[in-house]
Amino acid sequence: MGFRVLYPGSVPPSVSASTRVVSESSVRRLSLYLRVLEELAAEGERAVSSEEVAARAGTTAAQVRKDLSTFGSFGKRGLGYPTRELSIHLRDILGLTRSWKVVLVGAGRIGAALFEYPHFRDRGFEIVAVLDADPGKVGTRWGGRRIRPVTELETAIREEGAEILILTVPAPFAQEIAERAVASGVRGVLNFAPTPLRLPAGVEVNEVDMSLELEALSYALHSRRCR
Amino acid sequence: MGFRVLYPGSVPPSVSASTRVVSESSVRRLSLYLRVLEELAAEGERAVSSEEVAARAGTTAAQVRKDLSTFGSFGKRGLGYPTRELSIHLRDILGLTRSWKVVLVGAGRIGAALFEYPHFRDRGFEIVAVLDADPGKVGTRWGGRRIRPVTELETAIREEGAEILILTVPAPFAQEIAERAVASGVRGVLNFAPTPLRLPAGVEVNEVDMSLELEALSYALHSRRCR
DNA sequence: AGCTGTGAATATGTTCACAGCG
DNA sequence: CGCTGTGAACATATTCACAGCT
Repeated sequence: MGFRVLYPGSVPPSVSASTRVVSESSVRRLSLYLRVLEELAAEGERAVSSEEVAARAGTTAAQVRKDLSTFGSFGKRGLGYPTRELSIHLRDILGLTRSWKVVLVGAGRIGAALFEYPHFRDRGFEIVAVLDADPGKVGTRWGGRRIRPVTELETAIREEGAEILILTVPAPFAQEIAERAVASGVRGVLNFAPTPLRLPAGVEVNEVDMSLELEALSYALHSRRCR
Repeated sequence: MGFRVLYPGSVPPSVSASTRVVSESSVRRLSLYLRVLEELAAEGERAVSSEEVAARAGTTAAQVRKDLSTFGSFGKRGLGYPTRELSIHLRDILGLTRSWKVVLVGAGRIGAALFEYPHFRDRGFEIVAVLDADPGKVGTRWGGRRIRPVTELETAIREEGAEILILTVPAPFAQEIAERAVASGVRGVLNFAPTPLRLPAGVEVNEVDMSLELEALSYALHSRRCR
């Protein structure tokens, strides 16, 4: 299933307010392109070809052009894409010009790793509350932020106006917490619990399932015994 | 791109030693089905329909049957699939009947979280060495396992016969370490560094890019402002 | 009657190839 | 002349729908 899109600011191609479907894989590639462009900008490149972006992002030039063309015409024929300008467009498209308030539930090891993950803050994701069910953890501090009891989930979300939930709790608790969060205003969930969430349509859920990734590796290595 | 497959043990449909392409998403779903089946087995269910599996795995009954049918006929018409038996088949297909030796490079927070992640060990992934470049970390112990200097990467992989690398180092170091690991015998990489790896064909790489996931959320929420 | 296994139909995603602008 | 932007061709993945066991 893909995302619905309202063309962002610049150059809405012909049909105004039209919605087109953009695949999730395309969106992920756009994030990658953004990273690549920032790298290139840092290296002082003022313009860049789809070829070059593709090489760094691990895809093809045609794919890069297709992905970008969904949102407008950002390049100049014969010249390529203006590095800095295109990153701005991409940030815009991805909704990274604003900051996002995030509530983190689950103050275990994974939660701790994510709390400290520098790339989140760099991109405007601000963890405004950390909650846990374990009374032994509640009240302790992570970098000056007090861990709150998960009973305060609704309060915390409303107080802070958080729209994103990061879930790093054991699988059996994930569904219930996600439902409560959504009822309190959360519209997007990044789920690290190894279980799929069933949430109302309109709530965006991304699963990050590390066991699944390892098992996919296992499958690949196992089935290739032959070659 | 999909995985090549040598039909595992049971019921190789007609063409023997034939290779068929199985999509990555299908493999991931198989992992999910396995989890679901184990859950159902624990609840005492002896047989289960594709419908039931689908509901718990968040997909459709047709999808479940298609995914399974790639590897054989495990069900009985009118009855469904035998719960325990099918899990065994799935473990077999996914290569989870053996254990896998894993080297972890990067003893930061993410590395620590993964080191402790119980589901890895449960599935037969054994972390046989932890390495880091930081002299301050080298020599300290994680649960009785000494953190080794990353200079010992080649030695560690060969000594232990590790085939899988989990990479949790900063992006600029990822490519070089991955290359060295592959040169020393690693065939599969689970990459948490936020940069795509370019490795020789035949080496399986799975990227887990948490920023990308959050940015995809951001995109979805941002573009839906309209609704 | 119930539920699987699977071709055929559909939908989605990627690559090709080239017209057209800078 | 180079490189983008894009329809058209191709490839892949999902869903449908039903024949065929149990």
